[in-house]
Amino acid sequence: MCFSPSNRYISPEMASVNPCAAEIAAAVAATIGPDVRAEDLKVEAPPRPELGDFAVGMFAVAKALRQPPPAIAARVAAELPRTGLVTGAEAAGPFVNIRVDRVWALRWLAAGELVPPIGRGKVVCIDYSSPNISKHLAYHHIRSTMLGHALAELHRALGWTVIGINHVGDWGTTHGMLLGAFQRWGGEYPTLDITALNALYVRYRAAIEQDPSLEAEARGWFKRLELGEHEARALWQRFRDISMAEFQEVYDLLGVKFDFDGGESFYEDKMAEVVAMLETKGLLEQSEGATVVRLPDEKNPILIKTKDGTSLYATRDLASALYRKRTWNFDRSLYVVDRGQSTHFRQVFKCLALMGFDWAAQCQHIPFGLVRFGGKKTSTRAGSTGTGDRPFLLRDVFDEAIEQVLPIITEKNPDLDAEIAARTARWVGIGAVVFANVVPQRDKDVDFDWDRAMALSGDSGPYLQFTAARCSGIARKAGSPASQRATADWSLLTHDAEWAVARRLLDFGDHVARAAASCEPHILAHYLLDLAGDVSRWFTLGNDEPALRVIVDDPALRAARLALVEVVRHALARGLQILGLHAPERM
RNA sequence: GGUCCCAUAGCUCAGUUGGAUAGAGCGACGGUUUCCUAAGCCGUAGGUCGCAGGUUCGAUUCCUGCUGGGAUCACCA
Repeated sequence: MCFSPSNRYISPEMASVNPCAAEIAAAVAATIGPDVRAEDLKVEAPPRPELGDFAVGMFAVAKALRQPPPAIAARVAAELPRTGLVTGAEAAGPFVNIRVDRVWALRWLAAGELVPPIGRGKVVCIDYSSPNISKHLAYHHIRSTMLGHALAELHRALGWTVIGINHVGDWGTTHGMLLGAFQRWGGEYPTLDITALNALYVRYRAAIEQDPSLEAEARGWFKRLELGEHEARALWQRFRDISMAEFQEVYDLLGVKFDFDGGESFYEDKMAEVVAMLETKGLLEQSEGATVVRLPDEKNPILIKTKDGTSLYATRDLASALYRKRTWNFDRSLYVVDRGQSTHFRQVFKCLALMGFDWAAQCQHIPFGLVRFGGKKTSTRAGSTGTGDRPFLLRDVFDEAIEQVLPIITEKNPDLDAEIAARTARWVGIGAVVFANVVPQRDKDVDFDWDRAMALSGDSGPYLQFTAARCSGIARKAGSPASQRATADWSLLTHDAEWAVARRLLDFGDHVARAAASCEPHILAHYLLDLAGDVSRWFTLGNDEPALRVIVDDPALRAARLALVEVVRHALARGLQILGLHAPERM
């Protein structure tokens, strides 16, 4: 048995992509006998490191062999060959705790990629951010934007081909209202920016309350838009351009990029075909003037056309799903949209299935909880948060966070170039806000709180960035620009704190794979916090014992430790990048 | 009322197909800077895992019911 950093044990279905875990599973399975496959074994970490490096429970095996788990564990511990990766095994009740050759593990870390390319050859479409035009990016847009971005990067890291889609809300009766509003009051807004557009929209909605006939007028405008009337189209295009330019500035701040930004309007000439397909399949029905499709186990039908004959949200999502399948032939198509639209997506996917598209099963709504305001602590500095007339903008939160961070950066790094200090403040401030939004489970509502959203200490983005910066600082101080990874003598890393870091690093790919599979970026976020904790504990040892510092006199030992620092720095930076944060060199 | 989501330390949250003594952060208290970044590290205190049943060798995890909170229920998106 020869351990090598290849991906020969890796398959998409495997629970673990940790190469050591895979090796151990194979060895344990071979020891138990022919009835057990390596894939059936769950290799995990023991609750405490003193117990061992890896643990395998014998529960599932016990059922198959009809023997009590502790008996099997005892036999495996005794018979498991101490060769290759495995250096020791001990039974602890139903568990077998295994120790591994640290040098082999470290060698793999230095040579291998942290994330195995288990998604190579597969395509995933991810629909995220997707704001409505003529409105600012409000604070709550951060969730779809950054969760979607993280999911895109997670899949990309695993080798998937990712199509990031910004499905902008640029179509529908709403935009008819905007045209109607501009027609009436446009002259009152000399600089037509996004604030003006939003004001026009709000004003029109208010006017509808007084005069319900305006609603019909808005429908009329949208009808003209759909018919391609020149004046309506030109105005609409202008509104769209203004909005997209505004969005782009915020996306640039966040480092978010899309592969396709055709919004709902992109599908206007693609809906007729979908409606025709529904017609051909005999799925269409008239109901209360509207055209609908009845769905199994659904209280309400899905609306295809209004009584005016105009298209609806669902019509466009059917057309876009079909377009995405035809254009990119995805293996997975994700919609990162808030939980309030669960019913809508369930209906759209059911409708696709009803149309006979088996790939409807590849479409998945990735819901997330709402951002709430009005928690008790949001009062003073929050200003108009949530309750006021003024929208609570994403930019406002970023500005506040950056403003808070900048003096800390300049204080701690007095010799730092002003421009770099400003950039670092931007990275750290925005990083704090972004991290606060990806660290909780997707499904949970988050109650906005200034202190929590901008936390700089504890389980926070800046803590991770700080740890990465410490790695950079050590490498900088050591003054060896060339990589140490290839030549390091790993056997010199004998301290448990060093091993704790290495052991944690082995799990990196596992967590990326799990986070992508379950569409839960917080799995990676929490992993990175654990990693940063291990690293910080290791670095702190050097405070009392200079011999444990990375930079020591012995050149071989220093090189080995620097190599581990290099892998850590790489892992932290990669993880942060996936979550949408930058890793500064200094902070 | 129907459907769906949530409930774990004072607060905010983790807890990987059911498995070893349920873990972090914040807040509180106490240590730690002649030490590669103290945005750090260590310690103390803090839990009937909402309630009641069920499944099993074993349930915070799976099932049912209940309580409490949230989302949603056709011509907006």
